[in-house]
Amino acid sequence: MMLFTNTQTRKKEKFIPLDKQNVSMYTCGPTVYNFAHIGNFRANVTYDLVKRWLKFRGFDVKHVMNITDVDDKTIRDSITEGITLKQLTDKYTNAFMDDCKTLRVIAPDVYPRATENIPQMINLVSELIDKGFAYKATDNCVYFSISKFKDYGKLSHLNLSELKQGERVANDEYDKENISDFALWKAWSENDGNVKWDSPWGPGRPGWHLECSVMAREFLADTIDIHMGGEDLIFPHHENEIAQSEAATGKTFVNYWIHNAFLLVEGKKMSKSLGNFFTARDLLHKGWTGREIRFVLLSSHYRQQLNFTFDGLHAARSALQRLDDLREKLAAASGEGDTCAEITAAVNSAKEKWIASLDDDLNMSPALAALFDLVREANKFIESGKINIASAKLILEFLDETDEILDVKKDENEIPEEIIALAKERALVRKEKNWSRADEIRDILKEKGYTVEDTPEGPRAKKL
RNA sequence: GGCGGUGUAGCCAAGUUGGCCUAAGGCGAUGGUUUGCAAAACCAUUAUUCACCGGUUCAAAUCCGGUCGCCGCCUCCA
Repeated sequence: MMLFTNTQTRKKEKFIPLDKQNVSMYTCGPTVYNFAHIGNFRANVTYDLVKRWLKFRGFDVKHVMNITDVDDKTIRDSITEGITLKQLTDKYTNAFMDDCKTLRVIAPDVYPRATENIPQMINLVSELIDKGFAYKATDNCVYFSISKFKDYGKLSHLNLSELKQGERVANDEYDKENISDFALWKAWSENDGNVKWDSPWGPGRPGWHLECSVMAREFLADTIDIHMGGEDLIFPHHENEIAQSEAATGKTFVNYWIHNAFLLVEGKKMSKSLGNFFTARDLLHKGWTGREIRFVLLSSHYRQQLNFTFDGLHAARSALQRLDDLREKLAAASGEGDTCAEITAAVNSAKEKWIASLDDDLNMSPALAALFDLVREANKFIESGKINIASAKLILEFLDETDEILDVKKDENEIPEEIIALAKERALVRKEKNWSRADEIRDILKEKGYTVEDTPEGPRAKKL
């Protein structure tokens, strides 16, 4: 039985999909006007975690994630850079997908772009006008009238009459009937350059909230199982999605709303002025690897604010190193025979705790505790000579099982011939007890970025 | 002001429907075993205590009351 915390009820709920086998999942994707930052990737890694766990538990998941490729910022930057909107958004869409690959995030099944679904968006706006939920204002924009939708606020639990209104909103949008009405269709203005589509209400472009309602309906269904996003999207974005979708269909839009908490960097909200703003690329350039970043993002609970630090990255590096080392030792195990009962019991107990923890709203800390408890025990078994091929295989299978979720296994690191040759030479001179030459070779290897460990099975070169 | 989260060891972080908590796990640190020296690994130590004050109880990190701190949303934002 799986539990998820549903933002709408604010409770952990048993997960029961509409269909026994197939789960529909929609996640809010990036606005592609720049490289995505590490906070964006926390969200994406969380989506990935949920999806992987659902799959591990036997569900088939259809995952849709939109690409917002038209909004104020994309238009503004394409004009500034003197390129077309499409040139700009293609560039950053590709960059985003590359970064996802680096962080080992499984790509969604469908990646619809907003600009490729304009007709469907126009249809939804028409439908909302016909049903009396939307109106065209004197500024030629179409707004959703929240006073017509009685459930408005049910997700964020905000009472609109108590909202402290931002001054900017009050000044800008004086054509709306109600200050909190939001745009479904934005009329073209000079700032938009040549970015516009024809519509029954004149040239313009869709509002941001609209695209998710349309794409979820278009590529999944009127009612979907899971919708995810960062907690900052709860209001107004997700609230508005509910209003649009449910006003149009008369059906529940989403059964389980799952939101990940914000990410801080070195204790502060990321901002360029504080110098703590990092894209995934920035971290890669500093020498961190995708799996290390992924592990940091994954290793604390998704609903808990995460403080991203370089200490944390170091800790991740060491922890992963430990997993790598255990794998290598297990792979080198020898000895025939069956697995011993003690090892079987340890593996089973770890597996049980692993599954129970992740089933409980993806509680990663105790799940990792189970994994690392087993690592320690496995090392003890190796140390005491209790390991044979069969039991090593049993442990490795469990490690692989956890890696279906974590996906932090080391890349096959092809050690260059040169390094292997040096390591072999060192093994030879060590037999001759030529320690000075052995140390010299170790220094040479270190300069080339490798370290060598002397194990009973022979030397082992590792990339530093 | 409204809504929500949070405060556990040097750092990160579970536990918060009260008692297997004499408080998981990771990183770091110190000592030991091992090693030609290392590395890795193992062993031991590293919170008499869970922001603070008071209360309930046979029993509280966990419940109740109060105080203080930090963070997010209410405006584009993962």
